[in-house]
Amino acid sequence: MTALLPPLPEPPDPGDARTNLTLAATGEPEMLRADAARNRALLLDAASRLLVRCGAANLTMESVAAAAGVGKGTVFRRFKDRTGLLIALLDHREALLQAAFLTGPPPMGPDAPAAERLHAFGPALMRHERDHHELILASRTDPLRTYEVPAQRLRLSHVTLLLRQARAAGEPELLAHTLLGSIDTPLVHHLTCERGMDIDRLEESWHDLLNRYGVQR
Amino acid sequence: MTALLPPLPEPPDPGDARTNLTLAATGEPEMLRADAARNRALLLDAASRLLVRCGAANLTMESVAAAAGVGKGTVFRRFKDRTGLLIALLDHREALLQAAFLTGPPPMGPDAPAAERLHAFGPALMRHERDHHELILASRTDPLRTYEVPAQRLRLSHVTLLLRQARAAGEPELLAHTLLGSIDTPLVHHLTCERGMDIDRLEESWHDLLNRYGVQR
DNA sequence: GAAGTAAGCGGACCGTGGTCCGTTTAAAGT
DNA sequence: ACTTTAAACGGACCACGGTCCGCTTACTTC
Repeated sequence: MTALLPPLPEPPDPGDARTNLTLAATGEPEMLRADAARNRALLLDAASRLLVRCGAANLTMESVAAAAGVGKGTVFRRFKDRTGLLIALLDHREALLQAAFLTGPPPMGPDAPAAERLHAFGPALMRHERDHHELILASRTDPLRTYEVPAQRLRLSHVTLLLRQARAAGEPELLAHTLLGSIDTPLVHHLTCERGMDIDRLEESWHDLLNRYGVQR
Repeated sequence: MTALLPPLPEPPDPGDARTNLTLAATGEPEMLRADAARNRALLLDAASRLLVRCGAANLTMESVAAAAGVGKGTVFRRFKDRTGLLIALLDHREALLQAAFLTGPPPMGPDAPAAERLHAFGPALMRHERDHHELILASRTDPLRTYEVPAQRLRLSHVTLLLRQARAAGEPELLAHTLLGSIDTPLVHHLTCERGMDIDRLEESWHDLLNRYGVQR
């Protein structure tokens, strides 16, 4: 195994309350048969290694299967399609971010007032997305699929909840979409890399947007 | 050397809207050889017909080539790739919308005050995108490619210009991105079709967002 | 109108995503 | 232990996107 990034054990562990968070994040822990669970871990590990070696663009399903020592069909059955594999890889790397805003210390964690958490969330998300932008961009093939990604849904409901708690003006869910859209990975990447915009300007705009909806720090 | 291809650099976006607009709108009309121009028209026509008959998902490059009576290579040379073909089809259908906000009557056209044009633009864009959502969604494969699509660039610079004219608060270009993002096709489709949200709520949210940045009708 | 040339053409060819189906195997029942 | 059964496996197979390269053809020049 030798986890590169997260010390988080992958095995499906139903019933444990603490893993319910990851459960919400991963969507379907899906009691797997022993061999299936083992192969799933092997595949994610192999994909991670290939990813750093060859980049997302050269990550083929067959190479992942070969590197994990399983058949090609196994990869597809487990992850449905290439995008599914990339999303699984991403979800796996979100543990840190999720921990930060679900159980971490202020200003992001639950011990800070909602307004403060909101203001802190944007910049943190931008940093996180910058760190994983290659994988994120590669996983955005079907534009509608985004709304089904567990991590995205978690962020959305988190922001929506905070907006409601902070008594933000307007419809919380719509505003949450607007907020998250304003710092969506492709946009941020385009503005910073292609248009040379400073990332501080984007953070500023996040705070500005919150302020205009009555969410003062 | 006969410059055939695109003068796409266009890095800075100075004030001159009109020249950029036509340029951005047409993309690359670019003097083609007679046979090439004829084949381009044949291909777009064939693709259009296949689109209504079989849907975007079943539109294969080979079938388009066959329906137009040309070789497969010709399709790729003209449109670069499948996404390029879809974008070309889309651009072709944007003529009406563009005419409406570039040269049409108030409240969208140039004879209305900027604030009014902005308020009218959102709902009109949403209607347009709903009418062509299948093609739009199918063309969104590469998330960064969106920012290169002529029609998108045109919309962005149009909204940016209007925001500047209307003395909107904040950075015009960033706000333009946020505004357009809040009614982006995939989002609108998700909210209305999957979540059962009423489209009026979305229009309302567009007006609200404008108002909060000081753009009153 | 002949010659020269660069763009255009077509279809064989390749790699990869995705499916299918006969075989294997983990686990639950007896 | 033996049977049963549904899940998992693997790799042959297919379709489609995209490339390549030798041939053709529209324009230019003289």
